[in-house]
Amino acid sequence: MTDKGPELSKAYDPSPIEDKWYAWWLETELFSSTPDEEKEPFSIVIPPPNVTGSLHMGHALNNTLQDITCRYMRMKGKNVMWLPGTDHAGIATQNVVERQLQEQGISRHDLGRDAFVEKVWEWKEEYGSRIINQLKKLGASCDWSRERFTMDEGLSRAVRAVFVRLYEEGLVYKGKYIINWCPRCHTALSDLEVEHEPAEGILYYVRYPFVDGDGGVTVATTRPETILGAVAVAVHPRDEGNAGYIGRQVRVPLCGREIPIIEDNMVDPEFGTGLVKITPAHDPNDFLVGVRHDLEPVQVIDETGRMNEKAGPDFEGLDRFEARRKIVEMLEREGYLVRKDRHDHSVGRCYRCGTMIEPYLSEQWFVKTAPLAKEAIEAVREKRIEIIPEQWENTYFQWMENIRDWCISRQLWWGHRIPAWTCEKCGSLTVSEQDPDRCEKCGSLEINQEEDVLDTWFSSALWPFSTLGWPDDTEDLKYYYPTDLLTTGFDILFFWVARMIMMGLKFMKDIPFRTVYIHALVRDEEGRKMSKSRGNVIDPLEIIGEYGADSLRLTLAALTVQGRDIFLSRERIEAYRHFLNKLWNAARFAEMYLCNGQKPEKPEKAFLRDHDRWILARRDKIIGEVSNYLDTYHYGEAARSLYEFVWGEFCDWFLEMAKPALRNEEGPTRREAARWVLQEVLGDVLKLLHPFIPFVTEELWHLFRFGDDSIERESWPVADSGFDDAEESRKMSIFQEIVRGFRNLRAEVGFPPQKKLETGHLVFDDGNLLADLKRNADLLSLLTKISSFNFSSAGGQRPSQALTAVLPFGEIFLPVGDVLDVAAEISRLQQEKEKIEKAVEKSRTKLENEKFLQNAPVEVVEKEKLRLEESMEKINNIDHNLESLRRG
RNA sequence: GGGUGGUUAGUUCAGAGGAAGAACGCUUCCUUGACGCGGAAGAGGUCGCAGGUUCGAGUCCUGCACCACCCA
Repeated sequence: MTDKGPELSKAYDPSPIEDKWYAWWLETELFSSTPDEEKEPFSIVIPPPNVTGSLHMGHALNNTLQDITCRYMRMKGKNVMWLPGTDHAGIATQNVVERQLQEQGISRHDLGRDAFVEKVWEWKEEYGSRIINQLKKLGASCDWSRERFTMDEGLSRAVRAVFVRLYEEGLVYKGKYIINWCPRCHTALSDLEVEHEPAEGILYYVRYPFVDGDGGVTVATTRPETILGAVAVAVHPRDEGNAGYIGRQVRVPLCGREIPIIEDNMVDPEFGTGLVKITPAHDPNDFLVGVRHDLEPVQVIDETGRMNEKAGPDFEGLDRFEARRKIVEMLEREGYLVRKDRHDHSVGRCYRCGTMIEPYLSEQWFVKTAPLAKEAIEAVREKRIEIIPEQWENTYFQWMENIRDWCISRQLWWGHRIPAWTCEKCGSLTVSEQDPDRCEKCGSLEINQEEDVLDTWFSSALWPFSTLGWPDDTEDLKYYYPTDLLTTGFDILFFWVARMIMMGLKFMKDIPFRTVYIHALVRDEEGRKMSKSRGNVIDPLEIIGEYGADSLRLTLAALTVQGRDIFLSRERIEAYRHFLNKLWNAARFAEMYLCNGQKPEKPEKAFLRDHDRWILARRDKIIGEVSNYLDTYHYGEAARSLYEFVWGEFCDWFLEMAKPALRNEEGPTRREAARWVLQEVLGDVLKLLHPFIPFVTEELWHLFRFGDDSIERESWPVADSGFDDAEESRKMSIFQEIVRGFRNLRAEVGFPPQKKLETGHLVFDDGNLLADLKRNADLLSLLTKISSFNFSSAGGQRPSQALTAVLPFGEIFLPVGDVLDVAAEISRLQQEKEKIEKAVEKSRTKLENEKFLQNAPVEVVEKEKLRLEESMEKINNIDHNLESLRRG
């Protein structure tokens, strides 16, 4: 066995490695899971990405974190089942296919419903697996045999079952209400699907003349086009200035309708003139006023956002914005417009297409959420479901406690068609899981199914159990439900998480998951949301191509801090790529000593040197830390502490100190001991890193033939060296400080680092410490490039013409002969002394403070005393050294 | 209007009662047998502002300012 150059490439290149291992993992069914009563399950359902989607950084982060936990849990011996899939994304998918048809000059109406839906399925078959393949590139360890789609036969059955039962219990109802309408998508949206943004608008003051007598009232509005739909004017009952008008009749400008002035608490007396017009068909608040006062709504805008015939011949057919211009113009001309003020308000936009939302009165289906929310609140309050970070609980409660009914009907063709049939004869509704052939009530065969489909989120809400086979009573459900973890972004806390909790509790009589981990949003380096229109998107696939999936994963994991967004930049990814290169090269180094000859045997303790004991103790500590961090979902801390351990301790110190033994400069016994320690620590490092960077760790695991099976089938490391971290670290840090001290002295005077120096002097009082240092003089020499050392206790002779440094536990001297610039050295020491004197002053003040002595814990006081003592000692030593320098 | 989070080194961020940390960037030196995607040594911070609690406050409390985001 001879030392020979490493066979690995000098720089780490992920591309040939990642595809190879992913294919092998699939081949060896590393990710598959079946119910097994002997093993403890750990189940996760993926937040299903849109089937139209393409992997963005949010997905990359979300799935990296899930994957880390899954792989960690596998190594801990759990039966891990990570269920993947996609959702059918009603509006988005329909839009995509419509756009495609548009290019051929076809509209979906040309095709008809059935043919269009057929087209969408075709599209799904062709492009729907794109994001799934991208997840594989990232390394996601899902059980792909379990992939589900929200429109699958089984899931569709679940949707029907849920709908029918909720309907039967009166928790689903149909009714005519004001909903959010997107005039471009031609569909209703739930409240959550509307995005509010501030807008600069105008407040128009419009005069409504009294029907009887002169004069009139002035009403302020931001939407003059809805004046035509006004059915009343309202004032607050306690608005003293205006209350006198209550009961009088006014005439609506331009259309002449006579309407009453009413009182209602909804009116804000501070807004405008304190008088508002009531348009129940075009404003959600007005709608409620209309219901309270039994006012018949007048609808003047249609589903395309244009004025209809009720708006009158002057306006019929005009787009709502054109109508506004024309109405303002006419109001002005006819003297109704009193004044115009600039007014900032907020407008709602469709979350899919950005079109301004129109409050629209129409027949829709709703879920009565309050009864469902009640239990869902309890579940979180009682900690049956744990939300991490905890702060999100507040947000959850706040929303759930003020929850409004959920509009679930969408005027789309792509989705689960509502299983309700209206009888043409008697008008009654038949709601059924099986397609009925006749009216439930009168038996008529003339029944027509609802045209609308359900909100995509309605099916997503069932995801944790519909994917496991519900409504059938399956083995999977028994074994995997409730799932253990749900990992998602806060942006869908309401859309999805809250609704899954409600549905899970309702239909499974049990929570859908035990823990909800809410992760950050990924933003660009300036903290802006990544978006295509801003052009600040960092494409994860591009990153994977350039730096490898491991780099991306490690970066995202390391930047994950609970409760804070991630600002991502290429520089950060590069930094973690460098870490992979470091690991790779540490492995190249290890390869020279581990990949030839026999595997090393565990040596007797006596053959381990201090740095061996130290790195084993540190390894043990890190195992505990990383496990603890992963158990509590502190991904960032876990990744960063491994980074620090591998680079800052294992590579920077241990490997350097192990070199002589590995090169057989300390004899065969030591060589074997060093090989064993190297193998031991490197093996565990690979295991600990595996969940974060699965590809490179798998590659290295096989390179070292640590095992023939996947590293992921290995068990998670255990801390078993028996060495005490605190004790070993204390000793090591003294050694390190001395090394740094000598290096520092050389650097101070510009002494070239590679140039050997003859002798260094160490003066220490502590006999044990001196013994420790003497034992490691060879390594001290190696790391400081100083040939030999002179050890002595305090009071001994001080070398002349020497650079000096005082350390907390002693002094070091480095004679440099003629190179020494006495004046410069004196001034350096004086500066040093001044610094320490300040510290002494600080310590003294503290220790002279009676209250400090009384109240502070003993350890703190002791520490302070020690600090003072050390500082005084340092000053004393510096004085000695100054004196000897001055003497020459 | 209500709520949540943030404000710490040039930049991006950790740290959550006992002498300020990392990465990137910056300065100087080094083709040392794993690694220049590297090594060594440095410079750089009254921890947003004002009060308070405490022997002691980036750290706890109150108020303010500014920046994000969520819900009305």
